[in-house]
Amino acid sequence: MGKKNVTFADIARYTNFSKTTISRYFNNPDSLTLENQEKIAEALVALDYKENKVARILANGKTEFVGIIIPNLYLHYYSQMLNQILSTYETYGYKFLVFVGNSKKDVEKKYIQELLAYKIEGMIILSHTIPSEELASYNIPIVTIEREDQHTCSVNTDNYMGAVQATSLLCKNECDVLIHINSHVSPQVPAYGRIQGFLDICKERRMAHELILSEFGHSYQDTFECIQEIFRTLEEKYAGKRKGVFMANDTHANMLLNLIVRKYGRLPDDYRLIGFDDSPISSQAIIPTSTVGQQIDKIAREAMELLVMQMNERKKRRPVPLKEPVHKVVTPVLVRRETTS
Amino acid sequence: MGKKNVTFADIARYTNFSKTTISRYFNNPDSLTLENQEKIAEALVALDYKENKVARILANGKTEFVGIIIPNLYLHYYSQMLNQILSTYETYGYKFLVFVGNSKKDVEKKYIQELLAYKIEGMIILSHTIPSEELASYNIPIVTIEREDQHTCSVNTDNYMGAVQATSLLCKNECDVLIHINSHVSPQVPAYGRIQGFLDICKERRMAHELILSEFGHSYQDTFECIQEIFRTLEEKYAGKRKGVFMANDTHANMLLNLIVRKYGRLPDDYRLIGFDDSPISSQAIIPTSTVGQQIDKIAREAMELLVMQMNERKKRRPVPLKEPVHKVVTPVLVRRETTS
DNA sequence: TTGTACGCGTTATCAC
DNA sequence: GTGATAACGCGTACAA
Repeated sequence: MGKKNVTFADIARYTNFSKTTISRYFNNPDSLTLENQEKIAEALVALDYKENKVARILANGKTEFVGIIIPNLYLHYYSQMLNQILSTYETYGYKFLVFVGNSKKDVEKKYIQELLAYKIEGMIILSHTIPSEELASYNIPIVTIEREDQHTCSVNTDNYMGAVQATSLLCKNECDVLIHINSHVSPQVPAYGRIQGFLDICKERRMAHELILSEFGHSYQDTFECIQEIFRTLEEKYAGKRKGVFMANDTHANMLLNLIVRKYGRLPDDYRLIGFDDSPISSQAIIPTSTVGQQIDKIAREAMELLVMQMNERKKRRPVPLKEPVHKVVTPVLVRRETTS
Repeated sequence: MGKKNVTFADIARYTNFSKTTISRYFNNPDSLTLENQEKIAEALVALDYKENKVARILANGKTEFVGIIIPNLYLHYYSQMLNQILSTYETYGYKFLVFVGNSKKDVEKKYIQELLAYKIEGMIILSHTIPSEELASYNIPIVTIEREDQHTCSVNTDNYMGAVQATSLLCKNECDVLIHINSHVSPQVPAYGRIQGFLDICKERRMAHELILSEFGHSYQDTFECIQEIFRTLEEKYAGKRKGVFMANDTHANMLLNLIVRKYGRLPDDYRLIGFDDSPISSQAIIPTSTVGQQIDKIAREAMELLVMQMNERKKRRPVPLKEPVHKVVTPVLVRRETTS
């Protein structure tokens, strides 16, 4: 406000060049003589010029904006993913407009409209509410992460391999029975691989096993009570046997661990435990807990790479859209801690 | 690309109105007859118009962008704060450009330049690297959260009151000695109140007490070893006495709790423990831990309110800048769990 | 209630 | 190597 912004016109007047030359100073400085570059550089500081990228967007159409729709920032997994995505600014220079969807479909669609109004060049979708088919219909570069992805490019953790690693580790621990506790995930979403991987390895190794699928509710308390109930069942049903338990995530693993330790004062030898995600709780637990770590940094980088590729393609005079969505997969890493041997 | 965007000009041509009327349809629809509103509405769908807010920015100067510089998203406190700030979109409509500073001053200054180039209307700063005096010199609406804030508007937790509540609770628990463990925080930053509050209450109640200030290092392992060392000291020095320990944050509290429980199989009666932040770890700990909860939602709302106030003032014909920075304070709430009685 | 004409700050095109 | 001019899409006095 007050004093208006210094513009190329002002600099042009001050230096006796044209606006075009000033523009060139920024976008193609080599096309000016060194002498003239100097002159303009001086004028810039003299007039205290501040660049205006909004005007540039209007003129050349490149916003360098990427939209992000993320379900929440409460789960460490999501905040870490956001963190890693944001850090790619250093590599690609794209700025991020972030919306937290809270799993409300109509709200998320509204956010997408807003993003489109700002002429974002692409979108990264972590929320699950909008089907990939609908996402694809927006007809702008999109990458989804760890969700249903039939019609969009995506980057996912190899959940199946993660489960295979976890289950194999439990096998090596000479358990009498293997147990996987999860919720009713759809076969459409990548996380389903955790169940499939568990089952396949159990069958392959001919291990006694049980798959427990349950609704955990939405509050911490609900979930805790649910796991408490499961714990009771396990204690009864498999008393005296060594139980190898593969939990769907570290939060659940920690709840079970706490129940065990509060009952026995320690982790008895007839329990082996492994979680999923390598979230902070797994290392901060009363007994540092084995887990399957997602390579969040790598996933984020791959996602941006995939997105940038699409966005660059679009800028060509004759863009060739992808025939088929590209799906990338990142292998998780087994993190062995004290709840397995 | 391909087919160019539909603009007001196209709609005007299609409806036989002028561009101005189309513009008014969006910004002041009541000034059109209902009939004409209908006509334009139909044209919008017929032509599949998509609004372009970038052009609007250039025309009216209002970006509705707010910049955020946050130190990291690793700590739950920060990701939660970001979450709450982002949710104010529903109230104020401001979009957020988010940068993670990672405590690198020059990097953060670069981010701020980028934000300014996009003509953000204001900034929320959570990072600590840039002195408030320097921030103020950017001469744009700013609110800082929980950091040195001499020259900027700010919202902070009442750390002093939090410490008072925590320390008082330990007093009521009939402890023989009170201990506060913290790092060497500068008296400039709000968190210093935790130390001051502890000391004041101890003196007021004439309680035996000890203040332990230590460097905790930057890795989880370093911190853990540090707390392990402190634990050993406490065990020796105050053997047989009931120790009321007020930790600087929940992560540290959890480490100490784990050390105690791993040694004794439970929390012995001669320990009382309270943390700070009400982060997930405090409720997920082996023994749900008492803590002082920051009202993150409230802080975020107050911050945006303060920022919006400044941004609105700027839009007036004759803006009256604040004489003095406004500092708001949000009282934390005591969360009593099982590590205190 | 509606239209005209110009401005916002930059880039792109073409000419010199 | 440099300049004039027309976009980019919308808002806003001012006029009618």
